[in-house]
Amino acid sequence: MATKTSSPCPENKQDWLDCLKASGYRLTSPRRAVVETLANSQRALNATEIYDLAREQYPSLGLVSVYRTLEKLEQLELIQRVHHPDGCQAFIAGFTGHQHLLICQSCGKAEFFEGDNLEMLFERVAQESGYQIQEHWLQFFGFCSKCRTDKD
Amino acid sequence: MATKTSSPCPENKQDWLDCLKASGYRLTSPRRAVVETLANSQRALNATEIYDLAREQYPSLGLVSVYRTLEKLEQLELIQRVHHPDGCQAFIAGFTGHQHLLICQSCGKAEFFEGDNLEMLFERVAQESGYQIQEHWLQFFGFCSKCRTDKD
DNA sequence: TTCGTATTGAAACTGATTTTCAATATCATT
DNA sequence: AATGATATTGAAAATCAGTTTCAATACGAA
Repeated sequence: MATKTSSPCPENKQDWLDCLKASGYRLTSPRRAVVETLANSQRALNATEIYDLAREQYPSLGLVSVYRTLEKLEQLELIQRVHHPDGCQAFIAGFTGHQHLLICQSCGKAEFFEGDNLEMLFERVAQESGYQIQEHWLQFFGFCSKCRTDKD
Repeated sequence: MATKTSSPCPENKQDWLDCLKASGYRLTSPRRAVVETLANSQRALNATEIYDLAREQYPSLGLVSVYRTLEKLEQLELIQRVHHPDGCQAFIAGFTGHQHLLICQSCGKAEFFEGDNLEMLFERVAQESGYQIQEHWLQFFGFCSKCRTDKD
């Protein structure tokens, strides 16, 4: 029942490209630009944000290619959609295994944590509701250490 | 630490109208139609679904009024938005107090449960991440007893 | 019943995402 | 390294959800 937190890994950039290649997709400049941008981000980004950031390095990138690349990365489970009260269009580098998100309400910085222990709750809710529970979402919102300091 | 599950209450229809009235809004046929439709639903509905259902009884209802009524009901916390892998535009009757959703992956039927006990997890994650945790989302997905039976 | 005004539905508009399509770039094969 | 089949591209058009505008209407206090 270890609780561990960790940030999205910038170094998985090459893994993503390998994975795209292995899945039969060609490695192109637009795809590299999107992968680069998302893999380097500490926080979830939506299509337009990725477009704007990536164009700083690769100005001819089209927004359509951002959408198309996101679609493929999501299918390959290299990225995942982040749900948020203000919207659910943003994506962040995915994690293998059973992980939950912890999101800063001020700067958006995201970390993953594991080690929930909800089996007893599953059982009780299943018993009382008659539902067969298959999946769960758990997400924490708060203020990261940097934003807490900045507030003072 | 009681775990209790319960369905959205159809009988709060009148409460919603009273609440709208008390907040200075007029009681109109379009609003009644939207309230009626949502209060009677066991599952979360989006604007278009509400529009289609409500028009069976009140054909002159406009989609714009559905959006406007949803906005007010959400502000008054009579309904809440339901996040789902397939989309986050649906609303369901809200519950007072600290409640979490349990959603059927087959028919969409939703129930609320309470009684999570995540304080220890909060503390551990806060300690290890440095975040000050403010809020959490917990949602279960599964198959309701009816859909489990129907599968056989 | 009257009347001020909140609310309505239709139409126009916005912003996000998808589709279409001709031009281009990738990469397996030579 | 050059070739060529075809996957991928960006731009423009199309679609879709949601919002704004506005003149007509309906609510409800007086």
